Amino acid sequence: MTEDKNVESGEYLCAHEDTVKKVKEEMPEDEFLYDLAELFKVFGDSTRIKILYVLFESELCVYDIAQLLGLTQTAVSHQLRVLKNNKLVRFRKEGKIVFYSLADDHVTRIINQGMEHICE
Amino acid sequence: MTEDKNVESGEYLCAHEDTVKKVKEEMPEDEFLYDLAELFKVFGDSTRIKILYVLFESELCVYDIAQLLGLTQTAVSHQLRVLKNNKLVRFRKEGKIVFYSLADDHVTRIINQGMEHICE
DNA sequence: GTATTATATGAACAGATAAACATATGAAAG
DNA sequence: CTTTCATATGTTTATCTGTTCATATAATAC
Repeated sequence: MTEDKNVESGEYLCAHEDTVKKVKEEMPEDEFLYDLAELFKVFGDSTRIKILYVLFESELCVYDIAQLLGLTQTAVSHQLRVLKNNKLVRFRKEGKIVFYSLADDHVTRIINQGMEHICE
Repeated sequence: MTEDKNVESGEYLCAHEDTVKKVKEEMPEDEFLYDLAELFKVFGDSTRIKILYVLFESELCVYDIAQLLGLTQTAVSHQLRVLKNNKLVRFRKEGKIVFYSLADDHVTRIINQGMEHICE
């Protein structure tokens, strides 16, 4: 410890000064990192992951999603709202039936990256 | 509703029978989806995202991570354990100092995919 | 040995969150 | 207009999770 001194703030750090400078420069805004965490938080629930997964194949209505996953309609509806707010799914109304589908292929890519990490 | 009948379970579903069959076939084990959610849950916290982010540039010791992010040593240590348990970071001991670094480039890829989704 | 430094760990508390239940909206059918 | 069906929403509750505080380990210096 106290191997190097960060002149700017007066803090003593173990890392070299230019390393510290680089890290600080590359660091995005706090708000951005918060949003990023929020996004991953949406994927961080098995119910929502399951919902996204059944939508891989095709669009489905709320009732079918609930039936396929053995969940209550209310639970699915609540989670679909979270997914919708985060632009991970979109919907299409046909009378009283609402069909949900994946918003874009980012969803697939993010999940695939996650799967690759697990399968090692 | 009740447009189609799922013969197997006797449930009435809106989607066509072969769609339902496909969805069910493609569906991974519950345990796998649970693990996947667990992984994303790790990314779903701004403190952990910040820690991963400062490690993008270079390996850092616990104290420096805490200083750079304005966090307590304890909080960082706790979160590093979570990251370590999920194989997102690895560490190297040098005397009493422990240097942490990103485990592999999956971390970078997953975060980048997330960033792409936000930046639209 | 004791003191100090770096990190880890355990327990407790506060805030977040997913599910369940009841209820509301909104569209079609009668 | 009333009923029924599909979905949405508000509220409560139980559980989970991140932080803090106190303490433990583990290595170095004295």
